[in-house]
Amino acid sequence: MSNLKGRGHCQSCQIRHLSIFAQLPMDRLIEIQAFQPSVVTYAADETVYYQGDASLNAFTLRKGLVKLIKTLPNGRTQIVRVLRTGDLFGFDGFAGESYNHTAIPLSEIEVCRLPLAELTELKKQNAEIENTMMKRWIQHLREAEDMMLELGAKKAAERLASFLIRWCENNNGGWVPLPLSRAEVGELLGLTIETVSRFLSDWKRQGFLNEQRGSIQLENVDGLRKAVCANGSC
Amino acid sequence: MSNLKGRGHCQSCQIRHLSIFAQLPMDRLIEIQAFQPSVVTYAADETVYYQGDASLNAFTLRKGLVKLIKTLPNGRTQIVRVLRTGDLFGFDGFAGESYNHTAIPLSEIEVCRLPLAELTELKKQNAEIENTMMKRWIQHLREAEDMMLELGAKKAAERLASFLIRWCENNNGGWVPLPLSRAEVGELLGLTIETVSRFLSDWKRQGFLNEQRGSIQLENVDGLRKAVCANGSC
DNA sequence: CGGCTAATTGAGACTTCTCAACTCCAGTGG
DNA sequence: CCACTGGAGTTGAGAAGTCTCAATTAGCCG
Repeated sequence: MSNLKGRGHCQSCQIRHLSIFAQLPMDRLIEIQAFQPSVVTYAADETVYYQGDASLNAFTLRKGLVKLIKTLPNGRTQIVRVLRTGDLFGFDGFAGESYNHTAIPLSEIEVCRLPLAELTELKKQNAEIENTMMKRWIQHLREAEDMMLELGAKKAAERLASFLIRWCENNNGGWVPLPLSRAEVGELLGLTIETVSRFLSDWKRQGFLNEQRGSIQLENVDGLRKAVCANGSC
Repeated sequence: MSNLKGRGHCQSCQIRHLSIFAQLPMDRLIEIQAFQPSVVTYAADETVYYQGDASLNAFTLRKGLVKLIKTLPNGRTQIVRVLRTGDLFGFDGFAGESYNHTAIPLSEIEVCRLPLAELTELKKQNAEIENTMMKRWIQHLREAEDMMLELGAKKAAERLASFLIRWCENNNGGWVPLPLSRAEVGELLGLTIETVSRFLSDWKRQGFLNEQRGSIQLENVDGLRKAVCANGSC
């Protein structure tokens, strides 16, 4: 089961600069000392919440990665987002809605559990929080639009290549952890395990990338791009 | 060219109940009288703004329909959203970003042009506006997630059927305007013109739906669902 | 080492796209 | 009023892409 690690203290929080409280000046931070959200850990594959659950808490991811998924009655699954440290999720309750997706850790994670009722108050009293959240929603929306373009307008190889390139950007040619199974990459890109595997194998054979134990290295991004996205498709 | 129709007066606005000012009490509305956004008309296919343009204005759609599209360098296009009366769009500037998509009318439209600088002020001073906008962003995000599931996890027929069913819901078996060409339906669902046309023709022949001059009638939703979504896939 | 799961690979089926021809319809101009 | 025209939609045939099923291999943990 999930495990309550204790109460969080925003003032001393290591990842506050990544959180929705990043812009909050120190004096406000001291004032809201009373707000001590729970820090909770979840094991890999231990669901944080299910689609349809009442959205009473939002979460900030402190450690690890989380996938947000939606599932069709017939079992087909789509990953709608992969969360990283500092990301806020589970805020559907702000719109009076229940969770629209299921949140599942990709590894052991640590989150900060923020009761929406309290967060609403804080947000009301601190324009910086409100503002930071707004910017994030807009960014998420933009990313979602980008993803629709990926899913709707690109072929398998293009989707996979541009996903890898995005995943590895800012790591010029180095090794990057990719803690997603073939199945999960497929669920993210709307492809089957086999299709993902085939292209990755091809590209490894062609020397575009290397892989070992959950890490990946893009050795020749330009080559990959030229081979896959001939017409500027990714 | 687009045509400035005059200044809008929120107090007397016919569609205010659908806008982000819907929750604003009348006395606040009187106070913000100075805010008189421009009402502008655009002809069909006359672009409101382009992806990449600086986002200085947001818009509220007053009349007509708008499509938001993203285009790949090779010309393939994805419609990321179809807007209806009352919808707010073009707010990327709130996050310090330029427009992430191109906004094109599907027919002659009328919009209310809201300078972001002024809207920011109003929002700051009126929690109701802030709140309404927040709810809408969250709703948009939810719809975007739903769309990712459509695009990533469903087959052509399933996407098309569930699109039609959604488009026609709340119009039990009646005629519903569908001002989208086959190409546009395709761009929305990630399909080609021909694929869209084939399924629609099939379904017309099977008596699931009728069509004439830009309107559609779902005659047998259950039949359609049973034929297409056998395993609960839409 | 054995046993399990994930990943790979192949073959064939199925879906969707591409290209091309044709039809239908609305609008135009004679 | 009607023939013409151009665009949108339809339909067919074949190609390409992706999936499905099945067999095999690789990698990890006990």
